[in-house]
Amino acid sequence: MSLPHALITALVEQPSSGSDLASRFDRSIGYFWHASHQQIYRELGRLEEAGWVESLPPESGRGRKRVYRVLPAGRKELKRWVAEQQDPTPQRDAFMVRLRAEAAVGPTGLAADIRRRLELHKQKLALYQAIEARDFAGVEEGGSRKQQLQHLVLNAGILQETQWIAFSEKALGILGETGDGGSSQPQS
Amino acid sequence: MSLPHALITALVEQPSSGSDLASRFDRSIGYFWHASHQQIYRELGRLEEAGWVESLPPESGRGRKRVYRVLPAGRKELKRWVAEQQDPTPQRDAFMVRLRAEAAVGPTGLAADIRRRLELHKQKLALYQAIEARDFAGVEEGGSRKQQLQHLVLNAGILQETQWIAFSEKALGILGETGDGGSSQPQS
DNA sequence: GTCGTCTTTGCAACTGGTTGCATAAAATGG
DNA sequence: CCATTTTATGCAACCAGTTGCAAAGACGAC
Repeated sequence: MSLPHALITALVEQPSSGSDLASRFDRSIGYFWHASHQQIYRELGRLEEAGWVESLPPESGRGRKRVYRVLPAGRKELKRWVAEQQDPTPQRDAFMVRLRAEAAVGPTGLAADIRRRLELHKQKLALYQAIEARDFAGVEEGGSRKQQLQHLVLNAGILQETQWIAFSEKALGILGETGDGGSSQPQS
Repeated sequence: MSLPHALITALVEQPSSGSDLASRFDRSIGYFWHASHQQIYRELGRLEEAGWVESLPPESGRGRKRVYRVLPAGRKELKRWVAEQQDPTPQRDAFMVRLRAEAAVGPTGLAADIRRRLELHKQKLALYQAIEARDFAGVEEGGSRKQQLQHLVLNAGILQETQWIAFSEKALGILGETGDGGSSQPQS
């Protein structure tokens, strides 16, 4: 379970309100750990109760920004968690299940959805590459430890999307051959 | 949500009892969709109630194998689900969060755990490669549509583990440089 | 200024997955 | 053949994440 620590990380980088975090989670951190705004608000409450963050409460109730910042105890907890022994999460990839199912009971109309997803992955790849160009332009191997780690994480995303694209195209090749996808003309 | 369809797929390939499925999910299908035995038993009950599978009930209560097989309605549902439009699942990768946290509050003792995980990934890669050698020895590009799809899925696993290994090693390189990991001697 | 709309916060109900335990039949072994 | 262990099934309680909705303040239009 990583949401609390993802939030603390985001708050270390920049103290924020719940809604700020929610929009930041739609970018950067959220590319690797998605969270809805309800999750964020609930978790911020828990973090505050645990004494890991504090909020500068605006007087009175709702509708008003409540900015959170990390306390020393929170920073310490984050360091503890980072170094902790954690197993790789067990895989759960619905797309692979679909391919196995297609192998078992196909052919089906799978190819159409693969083409659609292929476009989504291409878009995401382009987005990551734009971020790379913007934030890590001349850096290459040179930057600080911090920069290198951030670049590494972004590169993992780029590599992953690249693989999805290659994988989808390969799948389309196999599915197309037996006439289900129907996009490529039969070889003459 | 893919568990029911993963189960139907497994049962199409081979009618089984709950415990059979549980052990099969520790191999093959489970490499891409993990499920505990409790999940499996609960879900089998739902599938039967939905009329997608039937069981040959052994007389009397517990402790006895109850073999399930897929009904035509279940097969039809599986085909429908395979072709259905499904978005890629939002990412949730605790390891990337850890690296970002390390970038924010590091250095920590992260490197030790990366080394441990590196070994796990190497083991899994070796396992996948053994399966490939056993099941897809001389096949290459030749096999049936079904074989090609199964090989493709396995190859995705191989590629993913390969990437984890490369990624872990790169991370160790960055972490080691600033003296936290301490495994590599400083360049003279 | 007050009426609608947007933003920010939040509750409640639900679903999928996890953990710990329980119970009955079958296998094992003196 | 009785005791012990293992296998197969299952319940209950819990936790993380999702979905739908609501209420309070901010903001802009007139």
